[in-house]
Amino acid sequence: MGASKSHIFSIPQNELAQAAKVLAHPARIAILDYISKQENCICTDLVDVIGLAQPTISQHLNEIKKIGLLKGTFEGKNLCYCINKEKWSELQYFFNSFFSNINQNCC
Amino acid sequence: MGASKSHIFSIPQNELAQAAKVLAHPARIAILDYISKQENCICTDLVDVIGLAQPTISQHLNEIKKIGLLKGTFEGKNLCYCINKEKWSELQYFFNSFFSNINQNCC
DNA sequence: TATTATCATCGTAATATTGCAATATTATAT
DNA sequence: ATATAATATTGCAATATTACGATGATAATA
Repeated sequence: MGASKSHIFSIPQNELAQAAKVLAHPARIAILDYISKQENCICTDLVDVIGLAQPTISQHLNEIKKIGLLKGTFEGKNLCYCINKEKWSELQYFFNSFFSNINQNCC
Repeated sequence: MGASKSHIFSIPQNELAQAAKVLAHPARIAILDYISKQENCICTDLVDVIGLAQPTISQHLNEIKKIGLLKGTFEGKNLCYCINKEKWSELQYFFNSFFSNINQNCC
């Protein structure tokens, strides 16, 4: 095997796992850290900031885009994008709900 | 290649990514969901609850243990463990801080 | 139109993850 | 001590991820 048996889990469980997967790489954390601290849109390349090759950055950006965490224009020269605040807040709430859901009294 | 270039990122970035990686699989979310909703320690096997083979569950539990998210006894017959609340809260705070750190006004 | 700059895609190699059968280990009960 | 039940470990196959060189596409500028 090797492929996740996602069909045996609930939709929220899969969604949270999917979101966590995007955060499960330091390069993507670094990218999000950087973008979220900017005052304006990113219109320069992240390659110098992060320190990975351009195709690698492009791949990571794609993972982040896929869950809707970025908005802006993505084609051609001079990208211009920033954090999608709605999705960002949604994820914040999602993770927070997961961690808040605890009901233990032992050990 | 294929290995993460973790050395080029900061310690907090690597730590958050590491934590996210544990949450980046629906089986582990399901396991944590289940354990965190129990009143007491888990002393039965999760195999029936989750629906994966016993070695697979054991592997996933190990990933969760490795970042200190479980406490209790882990050897031999009749495991007895539960969520490590301190670590749980630490992660909650860690993720929340990451998401709170946003400073954007565009797009 | 040709050049340049910037980002995307393709192809591929290295490594990691997922899942399970088989087997080993551990603890308890008989 | 032996049997039983529960979890861990090993080994392996399938798949996914990470990374980058080479190449392609796009848009602004000379």
